Amino acid sequence: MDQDLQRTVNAYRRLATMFNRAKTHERLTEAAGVRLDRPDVQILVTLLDAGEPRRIGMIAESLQVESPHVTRHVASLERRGLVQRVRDPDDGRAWRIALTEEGAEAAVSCRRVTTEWFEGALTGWSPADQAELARLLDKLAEDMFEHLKPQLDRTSSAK
Amino acid sequence: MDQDLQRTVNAYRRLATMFNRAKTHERLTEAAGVRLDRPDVQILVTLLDAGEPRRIGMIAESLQVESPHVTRHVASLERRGLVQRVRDPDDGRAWRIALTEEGAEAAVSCRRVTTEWFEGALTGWSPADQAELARLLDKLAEDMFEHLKPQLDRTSSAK
DNA sequence: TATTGTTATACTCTATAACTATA
DNA sequence: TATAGTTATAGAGTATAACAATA
Repeated sequence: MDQDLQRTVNAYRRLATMFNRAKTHERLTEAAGVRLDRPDVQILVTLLDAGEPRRIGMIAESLQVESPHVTRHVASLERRGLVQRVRDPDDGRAWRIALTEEGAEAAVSCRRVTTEWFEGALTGWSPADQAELARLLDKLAEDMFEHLKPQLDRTSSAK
Repeated sequence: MDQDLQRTVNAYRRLATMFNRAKTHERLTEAAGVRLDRPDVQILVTLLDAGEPRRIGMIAESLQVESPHVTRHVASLERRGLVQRVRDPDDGRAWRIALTEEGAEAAVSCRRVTTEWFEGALTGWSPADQAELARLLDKLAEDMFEHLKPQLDRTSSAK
């Protein structure tokens, strides 16, 4: 069959297996010096990447989970002072979730640890290969999203 | 900072988010024509990739989960006739888990769907880029494993 | 005594359904 | 009436602890 294709799929699977481990998440939070569960980290990093306050629904869409899940974790993060909620001035039903200073610090730490893991793995790679990886993985994510999109839409609209 | 590095990390995160969705798994099993939960699929495909019967412990290690988890799912797969257990001739404590014909068919279907998704996303890519992606992703998986390994060992031995 | 696996249990993650409030 | 979010509940996924059996 297609050798390259099979190699790509297998490589992806191996990466996913490594990163999905509970132990890996423990390692991440330990290195980052935070006590956060996985959804907490995802939410904080999403807000950090966005660079501005986000609504619950937008966060859920980014993470591709249902909104009650986000509601619960945001409530917990709020109690711990890592995010704060502000009424959306344009829509009284909606809130914006904003990182507090402490929340932003935690998010930065977590994001940095992940980045450092990749950096560590890529040590010794030629700059050309590093650039190629970035280009191709970015393209793959983009094209995979487009390819899977019709399916995603179909399941959503089937609700 | 390092533009390429950040792009790589973000692209990986987007891919992981897509594939971790429950809906994506539903789509996979529907397309494959099987009724299997996620761990079931992982176990069957692992056995298929291995090409020969495997012990519970080896499966757990491949998937990087704890063995009771594998025990439970293998028991269920066995009841459904997708795998069968054979005493390991070399070690009376151990079993080998083998795919039945039906189990192998299910595994092939599931693996094919995933492969087709990648194939679909890569449609329109030049053969050179496809080969480069395979080479670089494979190398990334390998190097990431080596990089994270000391940490993995540390947590394992800390048991 | 060390290793392989199982049973029992509990926790984490996430979905669905029913509801509230604002538009 | 449609939309944004919450509350309540349940189910999947996986870990830990205690145990059994064989080496």
